[in-house]
Amino acid sequence: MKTSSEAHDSEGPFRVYTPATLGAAIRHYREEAGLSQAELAERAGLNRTYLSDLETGRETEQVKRILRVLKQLGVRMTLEKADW
Amino acid sequence: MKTSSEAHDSEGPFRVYTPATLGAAIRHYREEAGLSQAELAERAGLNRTYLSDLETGRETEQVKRILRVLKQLGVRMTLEKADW
DNA sequence: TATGGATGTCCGGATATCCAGACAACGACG
DNA sequence: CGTCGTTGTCTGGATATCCGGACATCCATA
Repeated sequence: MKTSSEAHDSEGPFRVYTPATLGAAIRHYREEAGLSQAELAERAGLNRTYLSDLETGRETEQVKRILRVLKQLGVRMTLEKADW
Repeated sequence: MKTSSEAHDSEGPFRVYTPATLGAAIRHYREEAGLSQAELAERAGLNRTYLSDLETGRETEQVKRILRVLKQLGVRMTLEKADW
């Protein structure tokens, strides 16, 4: 399968509807990058507990508010690898 | 210019790097939808003051944290019309 | 078995956020 | 000019959030 390049399963762009889908996408890309929560938290300058909550979708009101606005406007949020 | 379809200036997808770019995108789509801040706030179930702050990029830590995570992972966030 | 890395989850408190309500400035339009 | 609609901004105060630190669990693997 895919004779060309490497083993880039890439898993396509992620559509974000909810805190849970946001978390899932972040987790996917973190694992793809081979980082632990602790490492990523360190690099992004935040707490590992927060990151864990974020990935499991426990993230809350803030994000929901913004997603609600986007939904009302019929706008979709997409996350994808910025493959430079 | 653009002989083809209508007056769909559409303005392409928005890349979100910062609270300010997020706000600009939201404002763009709100105006495109012909809604006032008050109307959109009402529909999304939130305060107009908050929406104003959001659009002017005064939105803060929460969003910045998440954008920091995405940056570390080399992931980009895009907003675009879900043209159904 | 035991040791270590990774993750989920609980607690408590400092801190940031969001809301309501109000006001000023601006433009359009009668 | 006067009025209305829209938006930016301020002030409190109630509330949600994030953090550090700790503990249990699960999975490798020595």
